[in-house]
Amino acid sequence: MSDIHITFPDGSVKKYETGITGQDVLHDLNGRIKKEAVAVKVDDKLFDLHRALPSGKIEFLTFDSREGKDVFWHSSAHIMAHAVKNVFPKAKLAFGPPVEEGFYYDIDAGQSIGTDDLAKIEEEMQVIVNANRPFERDELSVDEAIAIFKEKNEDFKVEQIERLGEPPAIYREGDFIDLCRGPHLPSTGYVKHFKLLTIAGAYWLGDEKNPMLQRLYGISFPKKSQLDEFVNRLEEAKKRDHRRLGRELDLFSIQDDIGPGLVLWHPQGAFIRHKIEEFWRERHLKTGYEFVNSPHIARKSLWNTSGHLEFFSENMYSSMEVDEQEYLVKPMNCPFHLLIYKSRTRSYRDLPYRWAELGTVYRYERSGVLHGLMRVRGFTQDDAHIFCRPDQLDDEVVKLIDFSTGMLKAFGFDNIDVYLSTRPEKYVGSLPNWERATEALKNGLEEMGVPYAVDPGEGVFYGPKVDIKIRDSIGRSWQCSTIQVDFNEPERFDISYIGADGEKHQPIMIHRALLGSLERFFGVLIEHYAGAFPLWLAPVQVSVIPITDGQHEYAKAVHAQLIEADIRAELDDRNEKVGYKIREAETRKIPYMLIIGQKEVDLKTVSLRKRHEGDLGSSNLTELIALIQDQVNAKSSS
RNA sequence: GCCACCAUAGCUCAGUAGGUAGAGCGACUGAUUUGUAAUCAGUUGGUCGCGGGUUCGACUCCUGCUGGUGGCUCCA
Repeated sequence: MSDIHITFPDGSVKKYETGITGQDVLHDLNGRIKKEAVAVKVDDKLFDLHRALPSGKIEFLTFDSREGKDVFWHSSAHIMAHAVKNVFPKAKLAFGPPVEEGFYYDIDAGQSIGTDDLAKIEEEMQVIVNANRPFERDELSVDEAIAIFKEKNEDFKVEQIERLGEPPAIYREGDFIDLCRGPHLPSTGYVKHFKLLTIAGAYWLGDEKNPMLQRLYGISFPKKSQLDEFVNRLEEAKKRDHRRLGRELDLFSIQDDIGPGLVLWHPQGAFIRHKIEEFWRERHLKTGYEFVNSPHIARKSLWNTSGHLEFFSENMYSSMEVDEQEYLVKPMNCPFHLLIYKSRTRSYRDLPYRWAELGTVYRYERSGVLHGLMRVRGFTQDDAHIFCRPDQLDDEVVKLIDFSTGMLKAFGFDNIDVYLSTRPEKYVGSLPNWERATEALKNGLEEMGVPYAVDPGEGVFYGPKVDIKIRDSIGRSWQCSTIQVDFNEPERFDISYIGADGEKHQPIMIHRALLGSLERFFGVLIEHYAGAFPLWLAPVQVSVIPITDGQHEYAKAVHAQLIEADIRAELDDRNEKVGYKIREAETRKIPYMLIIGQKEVDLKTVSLRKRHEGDLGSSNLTELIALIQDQVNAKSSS
């Protein structure tokens, strides 16, 4: 038997006997790694710590790495499944993988598992963890494995083994056996701190036609502090929930009498929206766009021409009849912009056209998917369509990527994730066109040096797209910007321009939205800032707070001066104590408070207080006004 | 749409052997003239989401619907 040669990260090579395990190698090492290693990687292949290793480059995984977390959470899922089997012996297990944060297991318990059962399952898990039993790996033949799982009535596992068709690995932990590729933690005792989170429905193999299983979500950590931090973060996210802040700050509401997914913008919310729109218009004019407007409904025939009835009808509101003609509410703005293009002959000299519209569209969304402002049925897209010559496509894509990232940055979103979505199964248009369009997007991204990931098959039916997802301040990501190349609709509407050669040519169309929809963007913005909008967006920027009515006259003058300087100021001359008024201004997240007592009247100053920061001492009003104006103009994000 | 859960005053919530509801905050009124996150007192406020059923009697039990929450599937 030959020896095993292990290459360490520092480049040194050590010789071991055949059969050496990760655990054995660890034995010779020092430091934290000895305790914290959860699995081991040799030449990019993962192994349990107690499995015999081949020769190669070794790397020990800990919870700190992505792969380490996956191992940790995967084992946690096994423990949870084991616990579920103890509580519900008839339960059938489906899949139980780690996810980005935590793990889940899909289970058919034979009866419904309710939230009350989670505590019982957690107790069982604790018993399993305390027992600190090893996870043992075994490799079986297909027939052996099927026999084992058949005997345990694990139908889903049997189905899975049959689908795999190759000899599967299984893991044992006490009397619990699960089909699994691994690797796993050395023993159950590693999962020291855990919590079950929610129960949700999920289809077997993710297909709606299959039976629905119950998915149990959980999280676990090696250290208690990590679990505490996780729980804190959930609470923090709850506090930032735009639905809660929307009510507390009186920004918007969604009411039964109107219908699900239809938004009322209250004065303060509408104010912010107008500020966003104002900024949006300025930027578009500077970037070479023109504005257009279009109606909310159109004849059915238009939607036939555009292909929406064929490809998008399940998302459209049903038709209404007017003068014996059928009309449909628009789910998109593009057909209208195409008809504007078509309204006269276009020359190659005039291209590209960049036409933008804050167009309100309506889409039927299944009731279960609606979510506050993030997913609604009526929304306003910051839409635009660019009509260009084929030779202009690459350049336009580059400009768009620059434009959208710049726009998002202005609102404080620096962290973005970019995805290139390619041709879906259901599509229109020719393959070469799809390839060209995809190529153009790819080139644009690469030229701008934007890192991106490919989302295969996630494009729209009429073309590939680039999506930009923004991360809010607690790391959740939301899709806003989308840039979609469309070779299809120009063809359907038969639009053209006269080229230099005097012949007709077909322009290329790009659909794009930068903020996505104002509703979703506002929702993201609320959560991003936790309701404390930057000065330039804040509906009320300053609250002037006199301490007693002895200062009302001076406070009024201060207030008037602020208004004169175009600062959105409020005078709080109610008969309340300062503490009360300050508390209320803080809760309303007003950026600045000017406290005015007798001292300020005498010295002709104001006492400045900033939200979240507290008392900043006395200040000269003229200087303060200049400072505020500067901040507003700079659109600084604090 | 599907699975689980939820729906009591404007908001947050209490109210299980089934006997027609309660707190805090808010709002309103008054007193208080107050120095950096809640002054005090009083008043107001609910066909207990909607419809059916069981019962002498339903906020409470059953059932249908509507809406919401967390997921699945789908998406800006």
